[in-house]
Amino acid sequence: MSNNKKFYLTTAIAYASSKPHIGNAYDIVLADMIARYKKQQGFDVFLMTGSDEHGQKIEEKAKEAGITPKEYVDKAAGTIKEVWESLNTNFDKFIRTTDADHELAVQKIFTKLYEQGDIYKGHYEGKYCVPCESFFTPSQLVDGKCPDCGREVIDSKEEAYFLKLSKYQDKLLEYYEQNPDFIKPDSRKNEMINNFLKPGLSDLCVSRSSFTWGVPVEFDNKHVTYVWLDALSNYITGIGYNPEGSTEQFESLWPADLHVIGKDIVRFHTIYWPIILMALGLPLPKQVLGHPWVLVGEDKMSKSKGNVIYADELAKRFGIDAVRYYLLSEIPFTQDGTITYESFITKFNADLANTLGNLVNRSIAMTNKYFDGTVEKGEIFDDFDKELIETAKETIEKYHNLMDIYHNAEAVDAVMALAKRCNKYIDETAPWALAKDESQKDRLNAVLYNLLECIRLLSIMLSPIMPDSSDSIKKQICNTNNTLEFGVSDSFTVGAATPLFARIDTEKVLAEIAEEQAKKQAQKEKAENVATVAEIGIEDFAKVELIAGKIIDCEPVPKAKKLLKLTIFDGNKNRTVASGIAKFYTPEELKDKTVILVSNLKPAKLCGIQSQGMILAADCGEDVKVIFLDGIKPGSKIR
RNA sequence: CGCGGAGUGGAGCAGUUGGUAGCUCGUCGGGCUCAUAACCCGAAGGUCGUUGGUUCAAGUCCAGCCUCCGCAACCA
Repeated sequence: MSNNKKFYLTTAIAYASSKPHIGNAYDIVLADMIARYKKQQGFDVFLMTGSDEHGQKIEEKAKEAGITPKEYVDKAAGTIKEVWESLNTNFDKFIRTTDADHELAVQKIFTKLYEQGDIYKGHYEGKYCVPCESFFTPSQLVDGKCPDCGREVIDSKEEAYFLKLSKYQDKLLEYYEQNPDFIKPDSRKNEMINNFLKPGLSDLCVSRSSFTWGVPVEFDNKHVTYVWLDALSNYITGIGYNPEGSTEQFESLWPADLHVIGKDIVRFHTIYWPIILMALGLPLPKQVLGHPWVLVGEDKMSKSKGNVIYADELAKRFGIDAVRYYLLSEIPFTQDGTITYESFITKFNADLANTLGNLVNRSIAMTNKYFDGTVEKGEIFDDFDKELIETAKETIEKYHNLMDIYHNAEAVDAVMALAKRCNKYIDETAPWALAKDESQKDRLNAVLYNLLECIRLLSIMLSPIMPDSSDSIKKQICNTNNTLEFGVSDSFTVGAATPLFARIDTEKVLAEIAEEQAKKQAQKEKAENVATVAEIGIEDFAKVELIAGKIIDCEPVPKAKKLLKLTIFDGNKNRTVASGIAKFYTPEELKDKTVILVSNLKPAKLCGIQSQGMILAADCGEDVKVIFLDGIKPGSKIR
């Protein structure tokens, strides 16, 4: 055991229902960078990540796949691990919520909280659809009926256990006040206080009896533990907590120094989690960092949009460090960041290939060319030297200040600014001119030493962000001195110069990617057509009545972004139809047009409008085109 | 008036406690040749969404308005 201070940090555990995309991976990359930085600072770091493997969704997905939930999550957890590892992240523990010791500890936690009165038995109230076995809130209902099957719902109560949040509310606010840095960024803290704490907390439902894939409640096996009590507890069970006796590891690591999570789950980590800990009588984590999201262009990544970018695939194409660099330098601290292939390549070429890679390459090449690879520490000759060294010193200071508060993107900017300063220094001192004058040999030696020393500093500062590239630089300059201070190297004997990052031919690579994506999309569509649309008989089709209808009137629906309210004459009478095409058509464009109407569709209420039927339109992905009929009499049947 | 976030040169962003508007990419012009068609210098380009207010002074504080983006409710 060393005497260093410990630093225990965690990521959110990934939900084991599908392969994590690059936005999910940002979590672990960020945490890994912090872990590496802290190690460099002399901390004994412990980084834990893992997977959240319970819940109804997983139970259903496993059923669809025809395997047991356990088989399903075994596979999913493996995938998550693979993706994490494909980004060169080093975690000390990967916890799975299906681990036996975790499950046991969760049971004990549940029991303890129940016995001391913080968890009580109550009822989860709502509208219940018996055939679907599902609860809905009144607002979820369609026309007062089940949104899934359209049948009647009944007022129902499901027995459930609740955690008393209100009891600890004031204590929590107090903790916020005493620990102003508990939630970062600050804006999220205000959100929590204004939206949740001030209005008052309602108790949290911590059990369910509607599905079985979860940790059973020890004393009442009709119930399984519901997500948050199970998932959040991983941060303590993973290092050996158990109410009936914890491990030494737990005693030495807890409280956590930092929870790295996405902004969407800040609420759970800054309200529910601290309250659970308070109820258990444990100290609270020191800080929660709620990072923003990684968007693709303007959009949130989602499978249905088909814009998902996977980290491991990106790493395979461009290199691990390039992906890490992009994520850690391009995503701002508070606002969502974006990723596109274009921006990725631009950043890669500008920063990694041109500024950094080329600097290392040219400096080493000159050292070999002019001094057979060896330069000694030299004197400081002029203002150029002084300025360079001064910049290096300032950069180190800035770097620490920014990294300490996890403003990594800004820290990277500062580091790159030093690399740019080095390139400028080469221009200012013009080593190739010095090389022509034998009397300038000492001067040339000093110039190259200064450059190599700065490059050494760059490699140290970049190592948490790009560990492999940092090692490669150190190897090329044959110097592994990790002291972050200018001038501590006595001399350099460099090796061969090998390019760190090969420039990317933007147009060529973008074309390749476009082609691959088109191929993938085509395959996917093919698969979907086969999988989702079963053949039907003519008698099935006959159940659908299609007729021509004339749009008499059309107006937007207030409060609804997508809906238009249409009044359609069906040859007989006028009927009201709501249609989600407001984004694609103005009311004027639709008026007096004849369209195809599904006339025997069961009426439904949308945004307060009783919709009697629907109109047909082609969904072209981005765009939607209503099918218009010319000169057809309203009421005509369409077959 | 559902909640929240944002509106800064062509694009993406910084702008801390109010005091002459910055960075990266792109564009144009120039320089250099050690290097990965790289690197360095210079230039053009902004009424800091809008209106009003506080102030000697506002991108920075206050109020109203407009627009965009998430979430929630609706794509029958």
